[in-house]
Amino acid sequence: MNAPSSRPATRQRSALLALLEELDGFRSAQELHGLLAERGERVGLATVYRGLQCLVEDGRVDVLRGDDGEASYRRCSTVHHHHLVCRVCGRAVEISDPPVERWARKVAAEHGFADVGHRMELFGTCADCAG
Amino acid sequence: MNAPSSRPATRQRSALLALLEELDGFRSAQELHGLLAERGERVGLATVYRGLQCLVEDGRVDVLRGDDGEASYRRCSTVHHHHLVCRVCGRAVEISDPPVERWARKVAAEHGFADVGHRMELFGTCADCAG
DNA sequence: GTGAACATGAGAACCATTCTCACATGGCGG
DNA sequence: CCGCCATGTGAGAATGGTTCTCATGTTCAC
Repeated sequence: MNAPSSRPATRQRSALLALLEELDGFRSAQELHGLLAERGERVGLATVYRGLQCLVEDGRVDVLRGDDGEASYRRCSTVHHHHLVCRVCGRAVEISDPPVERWARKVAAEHGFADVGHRMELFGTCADCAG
Repeated sequence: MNAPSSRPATRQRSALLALLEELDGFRSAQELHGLLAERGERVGLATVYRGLQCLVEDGRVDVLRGDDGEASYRRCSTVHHHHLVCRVCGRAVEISDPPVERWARKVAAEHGFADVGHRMELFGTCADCAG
């Protein structure tokens, strides 16, 4: 129940996934690359990007674009959800909201839009970072 | 009621703002630069970026980050709102949703987050582009 | 074990955006 | 109306995240 991907399991991919499993916040590709290096896992930056791409395609990792355009990644459940993210440490809580989903479809229909999708994130300062 | 900015009104800035007033969709800085060139307004790309920055700071223009990280801009009202954006042509409708605002604050509080903000956009295919 | 298919990594390439700096311009004081 | 100077402008260089290239190393099915 853990590998819907048909790609070879290499040392690098395992290390990346293991790292992501341990983190509960969004991290940039460069941060992840640095963290892997810190624990002695030598993985090329390009490989980190490729691994993340695959995980995102498989729906096992979520991407978030910061205001500066830099992408951050986080291991996530595969069901539809949104995030409540700490602006300071990147920690995130998954949240779901059926009412918003319904509302989104209704509003879009009212304006003649089809194929409706949506994106939503909440930002704040988590309890630890506020202290 | 049209110029809360204290910056000099130059030919370039006027042209940029005039262009934005005529468009009803999100456009990238490069696209705007190209559109200005098409109408014979020679404005440097750097100037377009600077002008957009000022307008964003003044709250007169909204920014949207595409999945590829490229920023798009659109003339908008200054009150808080969200967007329903056409994936094909970039046309956007401003929408507001008080229930979501309230819900966001509640969810954040439940998880111990302070200073709550949120971001939300709806995407779809507008009637014209669906035809 | 072998080979074809695929992953890796170092560095180059890309590209949106920002910076630099010499020059032009606008708007105010006289 | 004139000149000064703070500020805007533009061409091109620099930046920085991300992707591409390609020679080499690994994986997995048979």
